[in-house]
Amino acid sequence: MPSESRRERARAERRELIVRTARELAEAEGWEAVTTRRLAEQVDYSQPVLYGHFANMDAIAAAVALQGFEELAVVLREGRADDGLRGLTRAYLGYAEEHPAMYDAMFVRRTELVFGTTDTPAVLREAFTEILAGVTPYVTTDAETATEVFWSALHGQATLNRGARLRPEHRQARADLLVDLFVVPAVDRR
Amino acid sequence: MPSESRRERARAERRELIVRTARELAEAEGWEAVTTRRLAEQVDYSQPVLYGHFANMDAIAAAVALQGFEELAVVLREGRADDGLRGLTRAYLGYAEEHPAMYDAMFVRRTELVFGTTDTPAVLREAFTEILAGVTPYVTTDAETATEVFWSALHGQATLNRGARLRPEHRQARADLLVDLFVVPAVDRR
DNA sequence: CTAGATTGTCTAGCAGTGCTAGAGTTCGGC
DNA sequence: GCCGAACTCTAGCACTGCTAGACAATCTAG
Repeated sequence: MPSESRRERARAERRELIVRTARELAEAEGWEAVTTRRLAEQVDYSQPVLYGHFANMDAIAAAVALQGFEELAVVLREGRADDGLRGLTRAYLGYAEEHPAMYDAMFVRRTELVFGTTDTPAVLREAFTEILAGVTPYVTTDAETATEVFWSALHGQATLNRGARLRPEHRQARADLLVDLFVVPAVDRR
Repeated sequence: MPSESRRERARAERRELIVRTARELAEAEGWEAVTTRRLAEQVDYSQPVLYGHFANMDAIAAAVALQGFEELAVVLREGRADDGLRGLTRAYLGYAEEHPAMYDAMFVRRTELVFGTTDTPAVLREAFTEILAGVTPYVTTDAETATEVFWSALHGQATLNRGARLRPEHRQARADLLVDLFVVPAVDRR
């Protein structure tokens, strides 16, 4: 029956509208500004409509986060293709800086997104796989662990760069040094 | 006048009680459980009393965070005395794991504590100085930047260790590799 | 020892939050 | 045109941080 599929389509569109609007609000004013009331008003529906699509507010943020993982995977791939591990690093930290609200949704806000298990969303693994591919050439054994270390180091810089916790003028130097730790033998480091 | 100082003392004691209770609540049930009502009930005063001591809830969390920085500085010093950069790393990640609520207050929760500027609390610099002392022996130039990189890497591991975002069974291997990156020439790494 | 001013403390309430029950409306199929 | 299902809204609950204004305790001065 066609009416059924039209409804499905309308539902999917509205769901998309909610996610898009939540993202816009978060990127414009931060996640603390994304309340059910403001979001409902913005999409021109009442609050209960949100709950027809998502179990709760966190699920909406998780949907936005999923978009972020897709974008991050793309950005990392491009950065790596352009300039290997150094390009990947630049891409990661660049994305985190340009989209702090997205980065929050993905990594800082407590979320129900599972990471290490088998039912981890595929797109979430993709980003990790990109980092793995970037790190692998420079390690001899246990690339997985090395990748986790490198990613953690990236994540640390991404979060501490915020709020002037690290000297802003040395942002680039920190990124460079991190890459050097993996690609340049210690004896040759400047 | 003695009555004045007694009052001062009573005030200071009550302030201490508030901070201690907030910490206990946070460590037992997480910061989302630390509400003005619960905290007030726990210290057996009404909510407005809290505001006689602190401007808002965040200021209370900041006071707890300050305690955390003191403890972290001590722990880092001991760890470094015991086993250099490796001991310091173990101490840092150990503290973060054993006191997640404290670590949140110090580094994850948005706070008004200033970091990089001149009016940064002394105790906050101490912890950084410890890491600096641990890293310095292994770098030739720009120890400050190297310290920021190392600290960021520690912070990344500390936060991502939570919520099964990194494989729990490789926790130690990640810590070891991070230290190796600084102390062992790349060519000698396993 | 009492009167007055100063402190301290509490009750009650505001404006906001996430979330939901139940009423009301719109719509598709017959 | 009618009925039942799907949908959407209004109104409200229990909570949050925070505060104004009433009340009580305490100290100072005569």
